[in-house]
Parts: sequence; C-alpha cells; structure tokens
Amino acid sequence: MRDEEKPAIRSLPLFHEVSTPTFEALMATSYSQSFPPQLDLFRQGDRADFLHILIEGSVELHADWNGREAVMAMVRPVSSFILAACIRDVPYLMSARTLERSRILLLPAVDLRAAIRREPELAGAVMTELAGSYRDMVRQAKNMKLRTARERLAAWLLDQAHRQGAANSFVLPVEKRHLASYLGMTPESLSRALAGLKAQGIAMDGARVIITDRERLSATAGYDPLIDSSDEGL
Amino acid sequence: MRDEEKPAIRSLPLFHEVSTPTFEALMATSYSQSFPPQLDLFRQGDRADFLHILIEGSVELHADWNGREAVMAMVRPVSSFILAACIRDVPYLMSARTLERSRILLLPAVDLRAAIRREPELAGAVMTELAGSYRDMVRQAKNMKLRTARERLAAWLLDQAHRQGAANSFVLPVEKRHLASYLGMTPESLSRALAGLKAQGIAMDGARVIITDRERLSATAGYDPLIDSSDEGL
DNA sequence: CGCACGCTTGATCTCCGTCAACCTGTGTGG
DNA sequence: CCACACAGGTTGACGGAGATCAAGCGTGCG
Repeated sequence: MRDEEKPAIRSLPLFHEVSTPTFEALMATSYSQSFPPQLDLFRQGDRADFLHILIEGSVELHADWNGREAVMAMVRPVSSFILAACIRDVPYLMSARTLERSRILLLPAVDLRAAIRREPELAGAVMTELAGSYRDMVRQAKNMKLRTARERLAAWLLDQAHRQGAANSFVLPVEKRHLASYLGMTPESLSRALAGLKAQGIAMDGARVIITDRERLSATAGYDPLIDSSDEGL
Repeated sequence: MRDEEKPAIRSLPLFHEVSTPTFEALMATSYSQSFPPQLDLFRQGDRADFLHILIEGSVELHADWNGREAVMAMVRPVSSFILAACIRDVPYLMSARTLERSRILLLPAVDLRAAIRREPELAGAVMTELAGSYRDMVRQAKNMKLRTARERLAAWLLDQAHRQGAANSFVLPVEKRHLASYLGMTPESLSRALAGLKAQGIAMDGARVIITDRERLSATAGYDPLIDSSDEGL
C-alpha cells in the first residue's frame, strides 16, 4: 500500500486509538488495490476474508434475491465496510460493486480478529463502530416501514443537502437508478416522485437539485432526527 | 434481583466470558422488576440509561413516525435489548412495550460502559453481539426491500416453524395485528395473505398454523439463508 | 454519425391500504 | 345467568401508490 494513504486510514474511528505497532502490523498484512468502475468486489454468500476500506472512489452494497436487486448502502471514502461479517467470520449478506474507479484497502479478516484479541482499544472501537452501523440500519428499516416512496425521497434530499455543507443546491452523487434502488423504488417512480416534489420546494437541473423551499420540503418529508440524522460525532 | 435469575443471565453470550467479580458487580447495580402487559418501558428519543434484559415474558420494540407505528422486533427471553444505544450513549431509536407480564433486568448503562472499559472479554462479547444484531437488521431491510408482503409472511411462517423445533404445526406467539405490523402490512392484509397461502401449503386453526406442504410454502416464500436464518451458534 | 444508455413520460395493472360492516369469543356488570 | 359491550379478527368494496411495459428523448462516446 502507499504511505500517503496511511494517515487517512489511521484517522478512522476504527483505528484512531490503536497502538502504532498494531496499526503498522495490520497495514503490513493488508494491500490496497485499484479497481475499475462497475466491478463486483464480492458477492453475498462469499466467505468474509477481508475487511474492506474504501480509500478513494465509491462503492455500492446491494442485495439480490429471486432476480430482484436492492441497493442497501452507498459507501464513500474514507470508510470501512462489511465489518460485521469479518468479526463473526460468516458469509457476507450483501454484494459490493464499484461505481467509479476506486482504491480499496483489503485487510485480512483473520489478522483483524487477531489484533482485536490483542488490543482492547481496538475491540472498543469496533464495538462503537458496529453500534453505529446497527443504528443506521435500524433507521433504514424504519424509513422503509413507515414512509412512502415520496417521503423517503424528500428526506433523502434534505439529508444530502445537509451532508454537502447545508447548501441549498447539490449534485446527485450517484446515478438516479441507483438512488431509486437505494430508496426502494423503481427508476420510473423516482422520476415521477422528483417531478411531484417540484411543487413541494425543489427544482431540478439535470443531476443538480435545488432546494427552493426547505420548510415545505421538510414538511412533506416529515423530517425526524430519529430516522434521518446519523449518530454524528462520538 | 433474584438469585435464581442469575444463571440464565450468566449464560447469555454477552456475559458468559466475563469474570465473576465483574459479573457480580454488574448484577449488584442492576435491579429486576416485573411489569404488567401493555406497558411502555421507554419511548424512542429517551436517553438510554439502562440495558434491558428480558428474563421472562415478551417485549415488542416498535417505531413511531407521523402517527404511524411499526413493530421492529419481538424480544423473547432470555435476551438483552437496546444494547447499541447504551454503548453509544445516545437516545433510543425504538420504543419498547411489554406484551405479557414480563420480568426485566435493568442494568445501568454507565456501569455497563465502565465494565467494558475494564474487561476486554466483555468488549469482545458486546462486539460479537452487535455484529449479530446488525446482520439481523440487514436481513430485515433486505426482506422489506426485496419481498412482497405475502412472501415475507410465508418466509416468517417457515422460520417460525423452524425455531419451534421444526414441527409442522405451531401456535402464533403474538397477536396477528402485531405480526402484521412486524411484517410491514396491515391486519387486513395479513388476514388475506394467510387466506391466500392456504393454497400454498398451509392450513389455519385459530392461532395455530399447520404447514401441510413445506416444499410448496418454501417455494412461494423464496426461502433464502441470507435473509431468513439468523447467525446461529458462534 | 449513430448507437447505447440513462432518463422521462404515458398507459395499464397489481398489490396493498383504507374504510366499513360483520363475526366471534371473552369478560363484565346488571 | 344472561345481556351486552368490546376487542381482535375476517370479509367486502374501493382507491391509491407504485410496479410494469412500452415508447420516446437526450447526451456522450466509440
């Protein structure tokens, strides 16, 4: 792996409190690699041999069943993914695919588990990370069970605007069909839902979204911190 | 708390590897209490002051939004719930309500966090537990995004039969309206879905379900280990 | 230049939610 | 002890949200 990638990984919550020797040892058994867009990194059901850390680019986690597919998460750098499967040493529940050219660090799950046994600080960090991931998934399940497609979209737009620096205009970070799948609807429905939201405080310009009436949009989204904001900080 | 309750709690994966002094200290600051049916234990948004451990009875975790409600999980003894919120010291994302008269151990979250800092074994156990909970929630999200209401019901029936000792007949452990909410549908839809499944390998007798054709039911459910079976053992 | 792919739009269908009536077992009070 | 109220469940009629199928449109790339 490249030395210039280390600081970013080191500053992840996962590794921030780990001792330098352990961190260096983990990095020594890992390797980073660059992948082209649209590449399948692994498939659901595969053995969880590596913790993945996205250094650059973007990755989508999706699930398949009976010929249908659903995007479960969109990963942005720098962050790890599929930690839970590595910890429990069980098969992945989701498949991963690069969306853009991506640089990914592959950290052998066996080494990770060994390091955790050695360093309590690492166990604590993994614990906190997993608690956060669990809560994110609870939010997503609430979102799916309680809101309609249009409400999910409105909430996502607000959240996205918030993440991108609270600007009232931003560019969609993924193709619309991927967003549609993530929000649990078809591309056609997304298209119509976006059109419908034009009366509720947004305007579109290609892949750019302009929020013209935050209050109104927030009202139709039914924005709720217990669904929409992730556990920030800590 | 009662001494006769300790062994069951001790044998939970969470506490099995913990040193006896730490375990006893945790039990000393906890107290168990009996609650009547239909009682709200806490509400989403409340501060997570206690790890809850259900000793006896049954509890339902649900989420509320905009006047709608969805059952997120059904807890059966002996198991802990809302661990993640306690670990991160953030508000609950779900509300809890007893379904039957229930005995619950309340373990102060501050003490739990302190014990984790002291005992690496406990951190490891919490980590494994959270990884499992995360994966359960991923399964639930997949279930919601990929399957129709009828498919979810068929899969749930199979899973339930499996849990209750692979018998081909069992009694619903909760009222149908709760089950409906858990499966993300209305009571009316559940009623119709059950009626519809009579042609697909089940028969009903009040709250008793008889699986008459496991193969057929499994086919309409699209049974999939990556959605339906929990991480068992380990 | 033209094909391919993502997006949109329209027509139709299906699943499921809503509203309302009804049934049935249970528990309560006269 | 019976009558009635009530809650949970079922059934029917209807509507709406969203999926599906099928064109069309625009843009970027070979």
